Amino acid sequence: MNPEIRVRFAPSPTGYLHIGGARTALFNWLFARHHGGKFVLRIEDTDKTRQVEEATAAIYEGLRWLGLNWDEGPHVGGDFGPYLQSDRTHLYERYLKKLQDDGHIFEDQGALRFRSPREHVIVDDLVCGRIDFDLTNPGTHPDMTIRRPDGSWIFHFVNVIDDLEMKISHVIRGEDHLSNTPKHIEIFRALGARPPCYAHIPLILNKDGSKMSKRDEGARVEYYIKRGYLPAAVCNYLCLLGWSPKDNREKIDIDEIIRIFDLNQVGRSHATFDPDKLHWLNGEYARELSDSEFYDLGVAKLKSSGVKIDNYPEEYVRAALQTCKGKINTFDELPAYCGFYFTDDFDYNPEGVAKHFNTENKPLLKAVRDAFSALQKFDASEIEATLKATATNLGVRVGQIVHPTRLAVTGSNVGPSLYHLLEVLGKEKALARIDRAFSNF
RNA sequence: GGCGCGUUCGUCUAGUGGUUAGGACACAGCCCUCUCAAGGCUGGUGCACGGGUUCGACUCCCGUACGCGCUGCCA
Repeated sequence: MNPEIRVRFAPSPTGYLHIGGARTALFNWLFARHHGGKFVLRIEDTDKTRQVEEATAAIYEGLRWLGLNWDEGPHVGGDFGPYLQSDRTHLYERYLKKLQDDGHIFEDQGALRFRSPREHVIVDDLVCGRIDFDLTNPGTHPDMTIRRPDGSWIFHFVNVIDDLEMKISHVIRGEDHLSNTPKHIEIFRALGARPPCYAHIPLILNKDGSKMSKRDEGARVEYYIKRGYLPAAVCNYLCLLGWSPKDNREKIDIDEIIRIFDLNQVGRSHATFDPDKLHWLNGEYARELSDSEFYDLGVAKLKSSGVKIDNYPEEYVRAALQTCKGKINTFDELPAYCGFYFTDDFDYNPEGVAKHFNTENKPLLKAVRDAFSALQKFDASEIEATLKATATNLGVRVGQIVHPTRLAVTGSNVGPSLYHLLEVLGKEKALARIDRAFSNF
């Protein structure tokens, strides 16, 4: 559609992918995909990091997990590489020379500074609108350093050179860079180049209004990977932070977002990250998973959290997980939810015991046991019919026998459908667990 | 301190001069129901404040407050 559109995500190798960075990457990616342009990944390791590969691994992993594939960058190459700043020093030297020749640079105790033209700089931001920065006062806007005495480069300079060299058409980045933009424009102009278009997107804040920092739980994409979130849900949620389809939709497929996304729907005010809403949205996506997707994800989570499922036939595990589908929002909740399928040695919920394992209920549970033992076919519909008939015979509501039974066979007050869970467990195990429960009355 | 940006329910947001200020999450209640979810219904809470402009301001202008960002030889 428009190959001239080139955007980039330019993280520094910190060892993790920040959720705010992921959102910035996402908006860049959406913009590129919407316009049929290119999404470039560039690592800003201004040569102070040796182990770039290790430190960038989490960034690559996070982006891939979110599905934000880059058209140019590390691993995939491209016509404007290399894509690691530490490999681009020759370029910076060349541009520095040019600036020096034109008298824009002066030395200050060994460091090199860019001499500001001392003018007003207008930033026409695609999100923030037109902003007039007055840079005429050296006292408030000192000349920026672009290279340290040890020869290493400062962000402002290399960032501009790379955007220029890589033919970046739109710089979409966090609002924390808004005040830096006029300085960047000054360098572009000193080089005789036209600056790219800018779009500064609002920051993501914590509950308490502070900037989300790496120390905050949930500030890293890694956290959501580990906790069993679905990438599609996280992406969708991130889109809703600072961007709106303006038609009250919340759950929107990424393809649809690509179709309708544009910078003019991006808001200007900061957004607070709301884990509850993400949790809800993840549940929406989890409920739509196919049976086999749910099974694969469920098995992975059970294994990684130490639930021993290897001793059970695949069909048993499959049936067990099937009873959990639609019930959980994140896979993190799964082990606690269905662990009873995979061990006979579970504790009973104390509140449940107090409420349901009492002398009044004991004969009721006994009746259930007898009714079950008489069953030839131990499937959900038979079990349901039996429980209902038993309740009728005893003159109680079915709930009154369901609760003690559930507690007896799962140890919990909540869980999958009792009828279906009993079918999966099987008659033998169900009877044994009921028998075991009697000693707790 | 200076400069910049922002401010609609607790949170994410719709809204661009006249709306009963809409939706979603969360919360509460009810329905459904074998529990929990899901689903359905109902409810409460919001335009930061003060001046203007206007017949009329959440919407426009100015100021104040508060928040955030930049102000590095961090990115």
